[in-house]
Amino acid sequence: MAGGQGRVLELAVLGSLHETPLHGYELRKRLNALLGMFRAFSYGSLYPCLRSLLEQGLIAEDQPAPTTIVGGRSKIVYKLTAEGKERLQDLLTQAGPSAWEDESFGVHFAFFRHTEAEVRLRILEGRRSRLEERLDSVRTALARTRERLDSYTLELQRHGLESVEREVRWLNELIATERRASQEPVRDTTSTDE
Amino acid sequence: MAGGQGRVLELAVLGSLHETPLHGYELRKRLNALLGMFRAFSYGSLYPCLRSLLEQGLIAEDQPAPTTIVGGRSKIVYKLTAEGKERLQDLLTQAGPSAWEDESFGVHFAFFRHTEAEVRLRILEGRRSRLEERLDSVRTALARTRERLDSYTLELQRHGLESVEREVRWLNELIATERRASQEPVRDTTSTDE
DNA sequence: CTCGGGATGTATCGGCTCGATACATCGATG
DNA sequence: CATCGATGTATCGAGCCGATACATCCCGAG
Repeated sequence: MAGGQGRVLELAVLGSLHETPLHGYELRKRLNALLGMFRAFSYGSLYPCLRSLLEQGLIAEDQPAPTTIVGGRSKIVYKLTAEGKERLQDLLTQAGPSAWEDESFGVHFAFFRHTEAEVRLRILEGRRSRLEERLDSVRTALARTRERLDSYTLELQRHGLESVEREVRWLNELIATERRASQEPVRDTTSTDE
Repeated sequence: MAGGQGRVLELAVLGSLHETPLHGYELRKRLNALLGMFRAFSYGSLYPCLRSLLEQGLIAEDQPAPTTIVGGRSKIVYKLTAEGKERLQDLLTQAGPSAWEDESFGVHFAFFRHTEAEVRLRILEGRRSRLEERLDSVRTALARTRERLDSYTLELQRHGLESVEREVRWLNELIATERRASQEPVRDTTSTDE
């Protein structure tokens, strides 16, 4: 209940609402357009999350003209409160395991624009070591396997390893870029080469 | 409760036990060595699953010498029953959405050795169209986005698309191989080319 | 003009799964 | 012989998803 541990949604919602106020349906569409390649958010978790955020006072309903509604339900547009912005900044500053696990890394990355350079770097490195850890454990488990594996299992292992190795390479490039950008933020055309 | 829908674990456990009897701890180790690149099974789902399978009579405890235990708990070794083997064959024959979703595809693939060629092909193709569907929806959503995206979001999209495209290519190769194998199971060296 | 289907929109429920945790045994190492 | 890490079984709270229900709006076919 202490909030913020596994709550990827909280960050995703707060981050999206930071750009512009939205209602549930569109919020989900944006989220799935942004992160659809990695995960799919469902209403079953989105609406409870919105309710919880409302209760915590981190978001508020934003209805300019309630008179327009005649009979049924109207759109409920949510916007970030001042406390919500604070909380968002808080979440964006946290660089812990909850930032670089599979489910949450994508969300954190998607809002890197609002994250400090130092935190970005720590999250990228955390993600990388998490993946290398996984590579290690699978590789040693594979090496310890005495019995020969069938070709399908082998192919699955190969593909899995390659995918993860590929992501590590991607992270390496990102980390290198971040380091370059932070070490030489202002670099004139004075030196054309070393 | 009707069982079998989201139950990836059921297939994973039954499939592992088909090779050799195992107890919970080692079962989890094997599973995570086999599929650790894609997902991580936890005790919180493994033990309830084992209990359920026991109640259904699909697995049974296999204790040759209970007298060896003195004080505490002993290892509980599970083995497949005849009904369990039937159920496993059943699960391996099913080629539905439950076979090619993210969480379950890896498990089904890992036991392709015991799966009929036709079912294998349908699962691979189902997985491929699932991924292409996702590519489409993300790409159109991306094209409809009027506002320019920041470089991080863009990079995330690029990496995500590339990863999925890569998996599609992998599936294409596997499907081609399957087709070749099923069309020409016995092919002599009579034709060196076309 | 009207009827129906598809997109828009809010909301909930059952059930699966995970992370954390508790507890107990055993072998090795200091 | 004590303690530490691996082995081993087990549960609980809480998060999250898929399916579903229900209501509105708009647009094109008949």
